[in-house]
Amino acid sequence: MHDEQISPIAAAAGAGDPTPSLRRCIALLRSHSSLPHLRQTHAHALRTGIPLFHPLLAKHLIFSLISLPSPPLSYAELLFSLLPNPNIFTLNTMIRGYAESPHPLPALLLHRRMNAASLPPDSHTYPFLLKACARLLDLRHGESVHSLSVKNAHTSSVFVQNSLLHFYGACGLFESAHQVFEEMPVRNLVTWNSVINGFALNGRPNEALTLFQQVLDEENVVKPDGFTMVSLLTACAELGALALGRRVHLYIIKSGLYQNSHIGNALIDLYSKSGVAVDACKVFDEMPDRTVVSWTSLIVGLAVNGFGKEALKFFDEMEIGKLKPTEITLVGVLYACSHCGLVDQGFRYFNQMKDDYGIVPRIEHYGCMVDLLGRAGLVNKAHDFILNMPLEPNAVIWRTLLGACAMHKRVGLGEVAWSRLIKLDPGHSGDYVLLSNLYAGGSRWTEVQKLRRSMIKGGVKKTPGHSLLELGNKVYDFVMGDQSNPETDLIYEKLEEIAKRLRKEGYVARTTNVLADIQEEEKETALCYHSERLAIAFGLMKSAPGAAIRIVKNLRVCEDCHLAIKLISKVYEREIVVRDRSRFHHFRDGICTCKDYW
DNA sequence: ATAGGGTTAG
Repeated sequence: MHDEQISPIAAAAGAGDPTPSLRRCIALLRSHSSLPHLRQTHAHALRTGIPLFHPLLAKHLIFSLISLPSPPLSYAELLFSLLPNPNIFTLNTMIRGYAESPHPLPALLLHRRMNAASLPPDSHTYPFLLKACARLLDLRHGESVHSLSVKNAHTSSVFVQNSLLHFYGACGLFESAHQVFEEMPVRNLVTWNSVINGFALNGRPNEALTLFQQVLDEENVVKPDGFTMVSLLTACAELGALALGRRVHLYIIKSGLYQNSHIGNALIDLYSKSGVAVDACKVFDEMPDRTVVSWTSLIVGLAVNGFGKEALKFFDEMEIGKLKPTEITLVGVLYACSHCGLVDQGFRYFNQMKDDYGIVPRIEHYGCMVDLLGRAGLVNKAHDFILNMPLEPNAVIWRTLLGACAMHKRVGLGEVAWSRLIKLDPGHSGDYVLLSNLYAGGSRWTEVQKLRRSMIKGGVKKTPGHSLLELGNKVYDFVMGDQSNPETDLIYEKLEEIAKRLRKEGYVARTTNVLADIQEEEKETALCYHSERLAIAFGLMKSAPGAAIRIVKNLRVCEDCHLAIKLISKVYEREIVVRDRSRFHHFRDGICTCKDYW
């Protein structure tokens, strides 16, 4: 139909029937995959007398250009603008080009122009448009594309449905994604992967894993692949769901997918984020194809688990293997130095990174250096470093300094950092908590009260702390003061018992940090009900004696809980692994691997 | 011609 539309122009250009030379040019355009070749063919076509914007030539040339690995958009745009009546094929090609480019917005503008010209999309248009919407996180436009596809009765295509699924997942509307999924009569592998990934990306790992069980039930229809595995492993890693992750790992081995390097990287990440660095190393050793990402994941993983020196050893080995580190690798390296107090070595890496690896330090690297100095107690040096850095310090930089001040009880400098933070990122509840702890640590109760009032007045709400605990096949979520667990009464009884036994060991609650819990008035009770305590109590009740207890917490562990957990590990003879917001704590026999420094 | 993936300072 659209070819008919353009045929008058084609006829005017002398191309009602492609001439043999035009046909040869088109064949050449279709077979070549490099820009110079395409340019050459284009020039050749013009030399043999084919008009500059011959529609057939333009259509194939634009298609070939957009299909190049990094498409020369301006060249395609020029040709496109010369076409008086672009057909739907060429429009789709241009929309695809924009949708896949670093700046997808023009794809949506082109869609608006099509709307204005009452040119309806065909079933191929929607996936490109939805891809652009997904990448731009443009929910409104995406939803309008959805209703348009319904209106034009184009939703029966699996491609359109999968694109909708992916779009909703990418924009965080996993429920809408799931609804599209539920209504699909035919589902292929991409369908399953998109819906699983939609849940995995949006912090719903339990749903992702449930869906995986469903695919396995339908194994004869759809067989999960590497993409599925990476999504699942990512979901498990986020939860610290080690047992579930191990089951996925078994499936990977059984199904012969273990050679896939992306899966290997995801496994390294899973074991690192679950606090089993040994297994992360084992996966790394057994990987047939290690990429920079594999090395980087392992280095970061070792560093967060407190094995900074081992992390640096791997970095040296990587250099010997002539593998070029990325900027992320260097973040890992500096992170390792900072968590192990290796100040001088950290500075050596930092000062050499441009010369040795051609990597110009980014704000993240400067952040590591502030952390490195701050953790080591050199808070004034950290402040000087911030004042002299060539990049504009952001909120994270000042927050790092504030954290160091809280750690080393430096009220004056902490207030300097705070004054920057309320301008750069007002209303960040974590900053209030840090400053409050700093004041409380110095017994500055008036300031604490003032801060508390301004927090209430400004409507700043503390992020509720919650802890995850994996038992059997399930991951349990505990929130402070939570009563939703059917065994709440038993948990609270257990907490009583724990409190009694700890007191016998000479435990006294440290209530200085409790002021963070703005609404809670009874300090000591509040401490006992911190989410990690609930999770540990439940873990002690439900797991076999001597079994390790693993907790993942969304915030940092408070000083009092840290002390209590150390004692619990001793009294109950349990290894307790807590993944903090920023690092790992491995408690065993009354000691923590962070050396009380976090 | 049409859909999907991993590592990043606090």
